[in-house]
Parts: sequence; structure tokens; C-alpha cells
Amino acid sequence: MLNLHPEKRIAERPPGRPREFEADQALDSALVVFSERGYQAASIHELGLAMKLTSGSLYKAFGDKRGVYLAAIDRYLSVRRRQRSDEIAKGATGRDKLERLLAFFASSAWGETGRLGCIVVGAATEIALFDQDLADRIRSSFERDEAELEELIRIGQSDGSIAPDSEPEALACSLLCLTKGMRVVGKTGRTHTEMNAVVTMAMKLLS
Amino acid sequence: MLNLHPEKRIAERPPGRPREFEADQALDSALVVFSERGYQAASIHELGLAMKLTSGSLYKAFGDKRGVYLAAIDRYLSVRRRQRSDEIAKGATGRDKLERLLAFFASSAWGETGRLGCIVVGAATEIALFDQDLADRIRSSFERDEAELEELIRIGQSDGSIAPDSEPEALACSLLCLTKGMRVVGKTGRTHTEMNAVVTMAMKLLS
DNA sequence: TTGATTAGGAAACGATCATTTCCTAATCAT
DNA sequence: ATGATTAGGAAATGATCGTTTCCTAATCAA
Repeated sequence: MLNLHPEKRIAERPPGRPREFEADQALDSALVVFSERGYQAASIHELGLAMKLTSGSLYKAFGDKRGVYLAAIDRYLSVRRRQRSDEIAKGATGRDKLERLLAFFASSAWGETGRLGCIVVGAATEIALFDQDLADRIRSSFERDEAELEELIRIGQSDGSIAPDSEPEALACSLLCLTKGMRVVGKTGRTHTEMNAVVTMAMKLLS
Repeated sequence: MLNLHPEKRIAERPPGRPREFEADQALDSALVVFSERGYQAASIHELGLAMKLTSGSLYKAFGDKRGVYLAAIDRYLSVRRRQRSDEIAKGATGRDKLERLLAFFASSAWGETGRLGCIVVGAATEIALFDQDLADRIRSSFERDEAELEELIRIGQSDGSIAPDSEPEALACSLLCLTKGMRVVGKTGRTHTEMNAVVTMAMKLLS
């Protein structure tokens, strides 16, 4: 008898011995190592310890160190995007949505989370110049952030919660710089209060 | 006869074979390598090529790789501080001084200079967590930047060029984040126009 | 049960890297 | 001129790192 849904069966359980680890969970552990140490300083051994994998399994699952890094970045971007859109959805007006988004960035920039740093910011400063694939990822992530900011500004201008006279493009670029900078400054150890004050200050730009 | 000024003679020409390179010039070359590659990825060989020094001379002059890095950072901070205070001195009012300072940061964040990146931002994201000496350097550099911004804001409030109602501390922290973020975003390749627009936008915060 | 397939994991490999060693070269004081 | 001192530089060293190899273990299909 013909198997009418072979791809479904394979999706449910691929051939061979099953993995003993959750890829996403392992990548979350790798993310911590990469975030605080950067790409170059994170050794395979150190990654293996954090991910609870030996070098062999790690290479079998992700190809090479760069593969782990790219997968960790993709995982990070995916999780953050979901969290962000959840936050934005809670806002009623464009202004409210934007403030929630800025507050979301701020909440990652203080205390221990702030010290950990942002893997995307790290990638931008460390290797964006020497890895085209990675450079494209970073660039498109930044463009997405910027476009999201600009969209919220336009929404706010439409619903009257944001002054119509400021240019959405320039404002979005400025807020992009501000949020990325918060992650850099946050590496030196900042407080919740300080980062909240930055958000409050940024909101003044919307009049 | 007693040499009444031995320290002066030594300062003019120390004993032994003289150096065949200018330390500051070599550090400027090292700075380029460290800025674009970061600390870990910059190899001694690569540094030697850029600085036109062999490993031996490099170790004799700077101790080790970390010594080159710290010296390059100190050189960078010293040069930038001089350029900055020169720019600030040109401004008449507090507002004018502040705008010149922001424009100075912006001028390093676009085009090829922007792609090169900032060694201090790189150090903050890459190794600030694992090197106390370096962490202190980064922190004090950021604190100095922030204090300078705050001072200019207060000057502007005194001479009436900046609105008296905004809090200098929160504003300085925000501008610190903004300027550091410009260097991160600048790594992805931005235009003079974009970065100028960010400065213009930031100036709106001053009323 | 057997074969195919994939994961787990220890060990080894080859390359690279930071650092040291050791010799030569240049300068100054005597 | 000679000794002391420091720089220049090639070569070697020891460690580490990313990666591969190879064997065992687990799962499914037949």
C-alpha cells in the first residue's frame, strides 16, 4: 500500500536514533555564552558544556561553530520578535505601542540581563565586516527594527497620539540608535531607573 | 661632575638601541585592526603586519597582546578627547557646544569610518565582563562622556540656550545611549545624511 | 532479527595562536 | 674600543582550538 503522507511521518519521527536534547533549549544556552563572550572567545568546549553536548553531537547537529552561532542568532531573533509583537499588541494607540516597545528594549538593558548583552549588537561590532551571511542577517534585523519603529510612529500620527510634524524616518533611525546604544551602555551595569528615564526622554521626541 | 638632570637626559634618549618605529603611529595602525576585527580575532601576526613590527618587537614594546590593546584604547581615548574638546571650544553657547559634540560623534558613524567601528564599543560588548582593568577603562570612559554631556546641558541651561525644564542627568544618559548606538548602527553602513538627521532629532530634546 | 540511519561521545588531528628564546644590530657611557 | 643596554627579528614552543574520525547506541522498516 502506498504511503500517502510520507513527509508527515518523517516530520513526526525522522529515521535513525532520536536526539536526546532540545535544539531550542540548547541554543538558548549557547546564546548566553555567545552574548557574554562574543563569537571568537566562545570555544566549542565552553559551548558544549553550556549546551550539555559533546563536540561530536554539536557538529552533527549544527555543522560547525558558525552554524551554532547563526542558529543561536536566528533563535534569539525569533523569540524576541514574538515577545515584542506581544508587547506592541497590548498598546491601544500608536504612541502607547511605541512606548511599550521602547520599554521592552529598556528592560533588557539593565541589571544582569543588560550585562549579558545583545548577541546581535555583538555580531554587528565583532564580525559583521567579515561574514556576508551574518552581515545580511544583522542588516535586515536592524532594518526590520527601524521599519517597525517607523510604522508605529505613522500609526501614532494617524490616530493623533503622536505629533504629525516630526519626520518618521529620521525619528525611527534615531530610536534605532538609541535602543542599540542602550544595550551597549547596559553592558557597564545600569539600573532600571536609568533605562526607564531614557525611555521617558525618548517619548518627549513624539511631543 | 654630577648630572643634575639625569631624568631629562634619559627622557631625551633612553639607553640601548633606539626604537625604529613611532609608538603612537603603530598604535594607530593597531587601532584599525582592533576596531574592525575586535580583540580576539586580531592575531599578533595581523597586528604586526599593520604596525610593521615583528612579534618580538611587539612583545618587547607592549608586553603582550592585551598590552597592545590597552595601549591602543588609551591612544584612541586620548586623541578623541582632544578632538572633542577642540570641537566643543568652537561653540559659543551650551546648546551650540552640545550640537558640535553630537555632530562629532555622528561624523564617526557613517561611511567607511562608521564601518570601522569604535574600539571602546567593541571592548564593551566583547570583553568588558572578563577583564576588570578593561571594564574600569570602559566604564570611566562612558562616565566621562556622560558627565561631559551633562555639563554642556547645564551650561546651556545657564546661558538660556537650552530649556531649563529637562533633567540634565536623564538627558545625558539618553544622549550617551544615542551616541554609542550610532556607532553600532554605523557598522551596517549609513550615510552622512542619516546620522545628521539623528543629531537634529536629538537637538529637539533640548526644547 | 537484520539492515539502514542517525545520535552520542571519546580520542586524535592539523592548524593556528600567543608567547618565548636566542641571536644580531644599534646606541651610549666609560 | 669595550661593555651595558635595548631593539629587531627569525625560529621554536607549548597550548588551545575547531574539526574529523571512529566506534557504540538507539530507533524504524522490513
